[in-house]
Amino acid sequence: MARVKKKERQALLQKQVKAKPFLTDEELAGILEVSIQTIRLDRMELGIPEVRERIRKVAETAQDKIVSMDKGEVVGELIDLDRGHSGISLLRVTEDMLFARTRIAKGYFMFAQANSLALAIIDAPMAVTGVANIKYKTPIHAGEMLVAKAEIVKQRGNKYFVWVKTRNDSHEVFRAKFIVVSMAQEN
Amino acid sequence: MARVKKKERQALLQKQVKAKPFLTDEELAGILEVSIQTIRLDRMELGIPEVRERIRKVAETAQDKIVSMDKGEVVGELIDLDRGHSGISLLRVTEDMLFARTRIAKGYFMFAQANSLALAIIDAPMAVTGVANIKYKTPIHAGEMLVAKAEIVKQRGNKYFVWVKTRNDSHEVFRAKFIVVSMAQEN
DNA sequence: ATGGTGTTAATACTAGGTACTAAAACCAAG
DNA sequence: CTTGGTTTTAGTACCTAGTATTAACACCAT
Repeated sequence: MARVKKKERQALLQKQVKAKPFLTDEELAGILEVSIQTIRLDRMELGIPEVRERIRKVAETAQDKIVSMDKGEVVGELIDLDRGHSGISLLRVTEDMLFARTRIAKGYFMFAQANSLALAIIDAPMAVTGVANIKYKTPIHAGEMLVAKAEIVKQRGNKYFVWVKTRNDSHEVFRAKFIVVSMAQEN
Repeated sequence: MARVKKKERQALLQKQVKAKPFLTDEELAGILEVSIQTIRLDRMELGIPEVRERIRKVAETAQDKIVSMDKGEVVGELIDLDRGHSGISLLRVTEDMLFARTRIAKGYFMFAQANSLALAIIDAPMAVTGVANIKYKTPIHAGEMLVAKAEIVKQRGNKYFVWVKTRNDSHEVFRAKFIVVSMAQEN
């Protein structure tokens, strides 16, 4: 990497740091062919925090996704979650969810959205679906935005009865009842 | 947090670190009411790396894998198909089908396998799932080979009643009844 | 040659450790 | 009660990847 003017170097620095937040000042100094001190002045001017802060930030946002487990593991986007009671998730229907021939969405995407939402609202570390009753009311097409609302309607022991209703912008298109079993013990 | 015996303390330490990888030795020492040195000895015995390593690891594994269900038309491999009557499909359970935390397969993969098989055996150009009744009997783990057998048990007008039974090598693990609607002119 | 900007160097200090040695504290059996 | 072993704490030197600050040098233009 050839040596360049200050402005250009700072732009490169920002790009590097964004792409690889794990680089230390020393490594960056090597890459940009300037001294460590120059890197530090640049970081100060640009308001870039030190390596350990950068790593920390990446880890924290990563943890958010895992801790609420649910985020990474849910099909659809969780937009509201009242753990133990209810939740709402969004799923935009894209081309790759369709049957090529009929251009109708494959039913298991709606199932997956509803099922993962049902599991997410259960306030228990381990839960599996025991039983599901599904009703598809309308075929779904590409571009539709599916809003699934889930609600725990009953709890008996470790069995949760969850109802999920999914709408597009005009109708209810799908409905599901799940019995979710929480398994208290770790294996 | 009251002071406890070594073994117990080490167990607590492991739990703490797992739950909150960001805690420093000093903070852990405060929580467990022992000295920093004790925490360090414990970490050494248990092979727990220092805070910065732990944070780094969390950040690195943040490489998110997005849940993408198969793009093919059928989830699983169709190995036998008697159109209008029955069919069999295989699905090998892989790592990416599991919940990270519990290492149990996400239920909608079994659903997807069964549902797509049910649609495949209908001898009609366009068919959609109307209703599904699902029962999960056993949690599924990585490496298992799921064999789904589907059979049309009844037909009334444009409605097909399909039963699917899924086994691993030892038990029936899943069972589904679908009502599939073929749409010649409807909708 | 004199400034001004840009760059590098050097020093003191910090957090959160590792690696090691040594001294206490505790508990259990002879 | 004393002796020995485990457990816990203390202390030191050293490490990385910095912050904060001061000083010196390099270069380019007026």
